[in-house]
Amino acid sequence: MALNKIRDCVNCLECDIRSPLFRNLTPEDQAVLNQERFVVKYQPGELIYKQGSSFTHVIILISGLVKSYMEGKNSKDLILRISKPVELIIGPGQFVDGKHHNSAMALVPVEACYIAVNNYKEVIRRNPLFAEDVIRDISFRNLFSFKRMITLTQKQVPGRVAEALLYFSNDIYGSTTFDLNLSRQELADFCGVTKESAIRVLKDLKAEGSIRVEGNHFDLIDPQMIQKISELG
Amino acid sequence: MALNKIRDCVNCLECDIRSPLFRNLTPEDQAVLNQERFVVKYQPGELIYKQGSSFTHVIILISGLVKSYMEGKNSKDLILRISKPVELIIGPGQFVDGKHHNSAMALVPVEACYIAVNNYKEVIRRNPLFAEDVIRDISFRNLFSFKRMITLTQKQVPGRVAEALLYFSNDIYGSTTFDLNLSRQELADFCGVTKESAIRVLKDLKAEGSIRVEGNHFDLIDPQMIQKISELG
DNA sequence: CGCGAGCTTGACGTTGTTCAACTAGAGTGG
DNA sequence: CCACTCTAGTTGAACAACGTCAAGCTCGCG
Repeated sequence: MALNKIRDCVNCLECDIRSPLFRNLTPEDQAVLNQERFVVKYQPGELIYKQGSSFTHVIILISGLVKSYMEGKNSKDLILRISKPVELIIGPGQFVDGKHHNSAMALVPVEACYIAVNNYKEVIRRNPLFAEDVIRDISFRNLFSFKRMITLTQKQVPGRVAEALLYFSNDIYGSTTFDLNLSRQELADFCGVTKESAIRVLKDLKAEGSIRVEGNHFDLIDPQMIQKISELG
Repeated sequence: MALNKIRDCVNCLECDIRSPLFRNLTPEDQAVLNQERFVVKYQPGELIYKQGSSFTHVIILISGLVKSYMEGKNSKDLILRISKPVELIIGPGQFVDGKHHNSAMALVPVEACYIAVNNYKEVIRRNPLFAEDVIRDISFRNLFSFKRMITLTQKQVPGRVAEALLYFSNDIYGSTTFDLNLSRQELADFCGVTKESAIRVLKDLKAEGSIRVEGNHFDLIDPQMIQKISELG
């Protein structure tokens, strides 16, 4: 485990990489969050927290990429979300039963900021505007999940893979060319299919000239075609 | 449209069917919610709100059953949740973009209490404990969605139908015998399969003696067997 | 140079959807 | 009161989509 705490990080008051989630915090609120706050670094493949463990800290991704996933039947994973900075990388367990209901793993070198749940909760109580922002943030994730449910239940494999590629291109890497930090298995876990099926779709997209793939380097040559495949399902 | 407003309903202060969500409200909070509050009755099959429409009221189910669903590709629906009293029957749109991202329909005669979103938001700002309860409530739904995502992506049809039957038995009707207020199509929409597939599973369960079905009357004779099928996927 | 993990491909079997036909029951109009 | 129609439910047959299994490949690393 990579528990390299960095306590000499800038404190919240001076923090310039703050999430919009924290826009409405007063200096006093920030001081509360800053108590016991610390930063941890993770290497690729390292587990940040594990499904079933207790929910002790609210974790904010400062740099790197993280996959949030649930472990399902026969230890098949479903990747719920890929997170990039600056974003909360916690699930819904905090106010439910104080446990994590998913796991989180670093995909690349990661820095994460840890805030004690009690301090977080205290600020929610102190600052109604922040509470509202928290609700908004949770609602966004919820909506994202709903959309994914439709995709995963109603699109077939080519549509799901195409959608995933667009997601990485548009939302994660912000470019039509990118080095995917996921293995083929993880790409498949994101789409809810087997890795063989995912690979076959990539092969087909390659054959028809919509994408170029070499190892983990992707180049979406014809995004509109991919969009079309994604929409047709 | 069944807009039978019942303004002579008891006001919030005297309301005895209150959701635990509202346990921390002060009399002042209740007075705020009670402004412009009204109750609407719906008949089975009537639409309560529609995906894409604007989010003007927070709606609380007082009596009856409601299905919340999303309209997907080729107008195939996915039923996200069946709600029973007393429960909020709104989706995540309120704080995101002020629109509904799902639809809600009465399955049986329904009474629903309408609270203006602005009043609701005001109480969230006034009362941090309520804000926390709202976050908890949303988190619960979110967790429910996550679990369903696993089911819908990793279980095959018999497992999904079995799980649905257990859900109706345990969570909705509270009995191993019940009259299902869903059509076969709706049962299928809940499981994310075609109605033909759902029917075939019911047929098999019937043949092996796990359930008895006559029209919409269900009798789970061997719940443990159904549980087993649900778990095996 | 050889080993191993992740990737790729093909062949095959299963699952579930699609399509079409048929049935039963409720509602409608003559 | 009886056709007629329309909808929901049911069943069977054919087909397509995916997953499974097994074999071979590639590439990085010891």
